[in-house]
Amino acid sequence: MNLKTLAEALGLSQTTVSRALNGYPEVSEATRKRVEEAALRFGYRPNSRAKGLATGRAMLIGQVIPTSTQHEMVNPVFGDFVAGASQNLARHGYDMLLTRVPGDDEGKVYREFRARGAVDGVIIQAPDVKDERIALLNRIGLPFIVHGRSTGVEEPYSWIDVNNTQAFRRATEFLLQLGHRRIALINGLERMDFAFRRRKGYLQALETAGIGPDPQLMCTDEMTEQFGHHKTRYMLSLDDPPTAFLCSSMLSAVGIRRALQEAGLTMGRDVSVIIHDDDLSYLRNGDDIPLFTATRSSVRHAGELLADALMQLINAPDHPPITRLLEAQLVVGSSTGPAPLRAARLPS
Amino acid sequence: MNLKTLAEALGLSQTTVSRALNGYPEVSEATRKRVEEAALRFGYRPNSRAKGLATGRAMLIGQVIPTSTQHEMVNPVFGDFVAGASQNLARHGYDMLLTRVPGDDEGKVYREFRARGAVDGVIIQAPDVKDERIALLNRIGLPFIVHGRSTGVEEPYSWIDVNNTQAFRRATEFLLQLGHRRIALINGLERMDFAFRRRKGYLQALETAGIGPDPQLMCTDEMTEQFGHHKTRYMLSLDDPPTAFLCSSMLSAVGIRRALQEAGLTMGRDVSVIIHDDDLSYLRNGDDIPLFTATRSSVRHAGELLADALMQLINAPDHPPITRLLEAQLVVGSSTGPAPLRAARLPS
DNA sequence: AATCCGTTTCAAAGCGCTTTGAGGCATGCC
DNA sequence: GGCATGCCTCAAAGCGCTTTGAAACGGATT
Repeated sequence: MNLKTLAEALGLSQTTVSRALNGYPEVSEATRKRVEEAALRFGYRPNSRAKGLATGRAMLIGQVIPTSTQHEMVNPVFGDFVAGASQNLARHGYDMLLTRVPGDDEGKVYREFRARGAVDGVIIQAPDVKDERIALLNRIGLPFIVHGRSTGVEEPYSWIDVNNTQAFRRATEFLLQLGHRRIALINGLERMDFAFRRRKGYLQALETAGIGPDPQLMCTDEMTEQFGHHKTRYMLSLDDPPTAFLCSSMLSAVGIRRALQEAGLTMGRDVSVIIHDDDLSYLRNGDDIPLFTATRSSVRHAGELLADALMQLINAPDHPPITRLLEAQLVVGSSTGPAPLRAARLPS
Repeated sequence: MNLKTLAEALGLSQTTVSRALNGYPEVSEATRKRVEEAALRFGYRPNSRAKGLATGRAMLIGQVIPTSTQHEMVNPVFGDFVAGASQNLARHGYDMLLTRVPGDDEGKVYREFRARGAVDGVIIQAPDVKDERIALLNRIGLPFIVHGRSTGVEEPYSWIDVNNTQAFRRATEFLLQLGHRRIALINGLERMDFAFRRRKGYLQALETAGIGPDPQLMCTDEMTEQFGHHKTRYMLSLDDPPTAFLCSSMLSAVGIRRALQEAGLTMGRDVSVIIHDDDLSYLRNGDDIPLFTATRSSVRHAGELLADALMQLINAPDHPPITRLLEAQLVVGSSTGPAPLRAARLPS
C-alpha cells in the first residue's frame, strides 16, 4: 500500500492525502479524518526512503559503537546511554543508526555518513583529551554533539559532560577529611578526556592538602573487574600501601572488593573506597543505602539530554553550540570511613 | 556531489557511472578506473535513501532495544551482542537501526518497519516461552531471526540459541557429583525462554538424581547484583540451607559472592557457585583461571552468527529457516568444591 | 558494400514521497 | 452580473539513484 493506491482508493489526489496525513492546514477536517481513517485501515505508512528522499532527511542519528581501541571491548555504559538517547530521539520520530568501524578509521565513517546523507546527525562518545573527530565533523558540517568534552580542542562544539574534575576533587577531599593520606587512583584510560579530568581533580585536592602525588598509587587502564582486582592486590603489597581507593568505575570496584575480601580486609573500616557511579540499570549501587560511597551521575539521563540537544541543533541549523555541565552527586555509602591508624598491608 | 554532477564532470551518462561504480560488466576497465578515481577525488558516495528507493532495500537491520519490561532495565548483554552483530552486518554493507518502544507494543514497531520499509530484517532478542512476535513477523513477512527460541511456538522460524537445558543439566550434575544435594537456582525471569529452559535442565538433573525440587531454593527475577545478594542471604537463613548455587548471570553471582563474604563464608569451600557466563567484554570471568565455574557461551559470537544467518535469509527470500543450537562449555573455576559435611547457615 | 555482432554508452522510466504553482468552487461584496 | 476572497484540491516537478531497452560504434564476416 503506497500513497498512490491510497489516494486512488479514496478518490483523492496524492497531494491531498499527503497533506492530510502531515497535518497541513489546507485540508478540511472532514477530509483529514477520512484520510487518516483509511490510512489506519489499510495500514498505510509512508515509505521511509521515499519520504527521506523527498524531504532530504534521514530521520536517523548515527552512532559508532564505542569499543575501547586497545582491546575489542564494548563500553559498559553503552546500553544505558543508548536507551536514554533513543527514548528521546523517538519522541521526535528519530531512530538510531549504529555502525561498527572496521579498522580504526572512525573519521571515514563520518565522511561517509555525510556524503551518503545516511544520518542527520551523530553523537560522539568517549572523546579523547584532544579528539580529532570534532574538527572533522565541524569541517564537513555534520551536526553532532559530544558526550563529554575534549580539553585540547579550541574550536566551538556542542557537548554535555559531567563535571569530572569537580567530582573527583570532592571525592578526594572527602577522603582527606576522613584522615586518609595515601589515596590510590584506579582510573580509566587517561587518553580519554573524562579520565584525564578525574585525575586532575584528584591531583588538585591532593595539592591543596599539601600532599605530593605518588605515581605508585595511580594507575590507568580499561575499567574491568580484573583491573581493579590486580591493582588493589598490588598496591596493598606496597611498603606504604594506600588506605583509600578512588575508582572510576563500579565494575573495577567490584574487583577492588574482591581483592579486599581475599586479603581479609573490611571495606569502609580497613580500607575506604569511593567510586564513580554511572547508575547503570543492571549495576545499581545498592538500593536505599549505597554500597559504595560514590560520585553519581546517570549516563542514561545524559543520553536523554544529548538526544534533545541534538534535535535542537538539527532543527535549527544555525543554532549556536549547546554546552551543558552536569554536576555529579556525592552520595555516601558504607565503603568509606576514617583512616585506620595503621594501614593494612599485604605481604608482597 | 551527486551522480548527475559526477557524470557531467566525467562527460559520461549517469547510467555508465552508476554501472562502473556498482561493478557491472558492461563497462570497460578503462572507463571504470576513470570513474572510480573521480568518485574518490570528489568524495562521491551514492545517497543512501535514493539508492534505497531505487533498489527497494534499506540496508538496515532493525532491533528493538531489549528492556526488561518489569523495570526500565537495559539488558546487560545488549552491548556485546550488538557489537558482534553489527561487525558482521557491516561486512555486507548493512547497519543496525535501533529503536525504543514507547509503551509495550513491540508488535507495532515491526508492523511499522514493514509498512515503511524502514529495515530489511530484524533480530529478536530474549524471546518469551511463547513469544507472539514470531507469529507476527511470519505473518507480515519481515525477514527475522531469533536470538534464543520460543518453546511454545509451533510454526517454523529461524533461530540461534544456546543449549540452555543441557548447560544447566550438566552444571547441576556437576554439583551433584560433588555431593551437593541442596542446590539453589537463582534464575532470570522465567517467562523468558532461556530461563525456562535453564530451570528445566536443573530440574531434570535433580529428578534423575532422585531429588525432589524445593520451591524455597528456586527464585526468578531480573538478574541484578542485588537480586543475587538478597536471595543468597535469604536462602542461607533457611532451616535447611543450600550448599550450592546455580546462577543465571555473572552479575547476580557478584551479589552472591558479596552475601557469602558478609556471612564470612568462602566460595568453593563452604558454598559452591556455578554461573552462566555470557563472556561479556567488561565482565570477564577471570583471566586464565575462571573465577566462577561456569557454563560459558559468548553472546558476542552469537551476535556474529545471527547477523550472518540473517544476511542469508534476506539475500535468498525463499531460504528455509536457519536454526542452530550452540553448546555451552562447562569451565571449572574455583567457585565449586565438594559439599561440606554440614551446611553453612545464617541466623534468620 | 552490406550485414552482423559484441562492446560500450545513453536517454528515459520508475522507485514513493513532498511541495510548488495553479485551478475550481462557493461565498460575499460592490 | 462581475469580481475578489477563502477554502479546498489537483497535476506535475523534483529528490538521487538503478535499470530497461535502445542506439552508436568499431571490427569482423559475408
